[in-house]
Amino acid sequence: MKHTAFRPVDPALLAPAPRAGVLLPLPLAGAYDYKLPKGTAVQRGLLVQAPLGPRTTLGAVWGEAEGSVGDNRLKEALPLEGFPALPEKLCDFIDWVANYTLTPPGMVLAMALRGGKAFAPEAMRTAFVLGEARPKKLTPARERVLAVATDGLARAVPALAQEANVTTAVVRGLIEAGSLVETQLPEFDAFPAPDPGLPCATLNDAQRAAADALCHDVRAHVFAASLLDGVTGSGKTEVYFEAVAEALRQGRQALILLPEIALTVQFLDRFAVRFGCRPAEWHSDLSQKERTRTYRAVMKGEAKVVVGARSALFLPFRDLGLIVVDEEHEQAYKQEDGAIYHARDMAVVRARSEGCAVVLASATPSLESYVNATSGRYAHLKLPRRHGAAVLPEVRLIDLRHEKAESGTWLSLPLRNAVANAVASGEQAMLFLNRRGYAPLTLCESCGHKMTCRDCSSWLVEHRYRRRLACHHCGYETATPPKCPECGAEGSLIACGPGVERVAEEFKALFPEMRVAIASSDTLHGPAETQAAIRAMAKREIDVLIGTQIVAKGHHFPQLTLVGVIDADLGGSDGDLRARERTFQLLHQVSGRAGRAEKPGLVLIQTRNPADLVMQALASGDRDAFYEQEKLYRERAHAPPFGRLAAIILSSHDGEAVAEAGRVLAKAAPAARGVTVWGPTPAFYHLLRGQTRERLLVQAEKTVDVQGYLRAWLGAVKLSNKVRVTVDVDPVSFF
DNA sequence: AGCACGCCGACT
DNA sequence: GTCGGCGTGCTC
Repeated sequence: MKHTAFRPVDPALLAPAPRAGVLLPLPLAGAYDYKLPKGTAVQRGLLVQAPLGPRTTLGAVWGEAEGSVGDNRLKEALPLEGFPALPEKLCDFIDWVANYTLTPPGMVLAMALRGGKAFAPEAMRTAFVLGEARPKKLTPARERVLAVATDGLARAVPALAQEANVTTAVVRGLIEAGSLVETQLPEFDAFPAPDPGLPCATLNDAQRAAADALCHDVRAHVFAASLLDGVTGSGKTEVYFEAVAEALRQGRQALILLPEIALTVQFLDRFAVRFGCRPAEWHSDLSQKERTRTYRAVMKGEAKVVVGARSALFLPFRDLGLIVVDEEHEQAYKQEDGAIYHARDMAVVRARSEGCAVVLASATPSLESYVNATSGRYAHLKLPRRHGAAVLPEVRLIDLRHEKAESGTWLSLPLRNAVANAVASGEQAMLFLNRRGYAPLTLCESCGHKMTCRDCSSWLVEHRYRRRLACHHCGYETATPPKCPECGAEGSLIACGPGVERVAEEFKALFPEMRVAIASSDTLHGPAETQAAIRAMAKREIDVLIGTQIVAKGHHFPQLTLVGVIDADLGGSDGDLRARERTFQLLHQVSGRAGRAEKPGLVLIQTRNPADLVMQALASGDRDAFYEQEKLYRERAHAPPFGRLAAIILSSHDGEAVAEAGRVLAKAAPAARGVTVWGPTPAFYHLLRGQTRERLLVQAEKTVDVQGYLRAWLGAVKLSNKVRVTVDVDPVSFF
């Protein structure tokens, strides 16, 4: 043995290689143990490149090595150079979500790592700036290039050529001559910084008070939740923009969540008016490059404000000061495939983990949020008035039981008259029916056969102008058959019930002179066409718009004074816990389209249940009467938010295996205080995309550890592995 | 999630 | 006789 150097040795190098539990973005039960290079500062969230079988994957140090796998079998994970560790608060959030939703933690980590190529080494862009050397020959083209370059900005060759109006050959020549020299630019342009100092909109007293309360919460740097409860058109956005401005003044980041459908250019432009630039965006149809750019900028803290869909909740913000959930009642916040979670609820959890403010905004809050606000768990910030001169529309009910309409017609006399009056006075009308296509059911007159989907247990919807029957749950379509496929009777198939196309047909027959447009996802393909239709309506090129919920939200039509609801009883109260709430929210929202400028609006609602509290609350404008009643109803039923629900969905192509699994599972349900297990019952759409589905429902008292119960239960049974088991904690839909 | 291993049908 | 279908199981 010899001493090669007389120098103190770093003790970290003498110590054995550190070990750690590393979470991988895969559906594994937990973290895997890895060795780390000697001297690694082991830190939760540290990003590593981990060998796994024949390949290597990104992972994150999650905690202590768990030790059940022998040291000799541990592979070495290498820390990712040049990237900050995932923030510890994000790691905690990931664990919380995984635990709450019974999703493998690795799958939740995977959602937080969906940053495109953000973890690949940054590719630099080659650009050119003015060099020392003058070219030997100074042509006019060369002069123009040099003139463009005098501002000192680095440009790529094509940009230089284009700005100077020369070909790239000229630029190449100057590079050759040394008049332009190469420099490296970051892969992406930096995000512009939104400026909180620009003038904000004039706020009325209620808005000012709400904005002040939110700004106070942002400054306090601790968790605080608020419900921003403002009637349609009361200026909620302006209010939470002030809270965003406060977060910016504190040098922190802000996240604004919008339901997928609401991610519009208008919103981004509105933001730009207040803050001087557009925010960063995050949603499912970003390109790989945009994704990478935004993810990196969020991670480094350079993107200050992100506007995004629910998946933005898992971004690695460095210093989050505020989360806004706009239109918090929207069902689009519920993620139904892959990891099943409710983004509104998880936003509150993330805010708690970050120690920051969270604002839920809506004109028709979810009952959950309403209860949280009225009970004092959330601050309740109310905006009771519409902004400016606009007043709330008058709502009248039309009792369809007394309006003896011919069968096969859907427009009552009072509604027809009201539309005629409105259009005669130079105003516009909108007819709302939340049903696409021509007719929701096609029936054989002679044998009673109903046309249903090949792969689902749903009716096929007739789309008459395409002469096809379509399933609205999967992609299945078929030409409308000339005779009944069951009994073979010719011309016996009849359309039952209305869709927007059929209402439009009836309307056009009554008022052939009026300009009518149908707005549904079948007639408007994509945002561009929707925009065009909205513009046509705003420019009064259309008298009457007949549409599905696509027309329900967010557009200002100054000349629109009449809204007619064709069938308010759709979606009814058939078993779904939230059906009434949704009906109320949707009809309230549709009503809000009427009379948004100086002219007062009128809403006519056709219903067979005018005495129902949903209809009464809409007619009287007493929203809270409905909420209080609904609250009472849920309280008595021990339904959310007064009790807890979790659904277990069993699915397989093998129907018998599903039925068997349902029986086995139900039998194995542990008895527990305050827990009732219902089912198995066939799911509402028993067959969906060729899969047979059964549901079990766990109903529990508020105090019960539902996750613990489910884990114990599901952990103890072995089901056929043909059957997929999905757990939906806090289900919102019962399909 | 990948990727290998493994056991039964139609091809050079 | 092989090539290959995708069911099952493992990866620290």
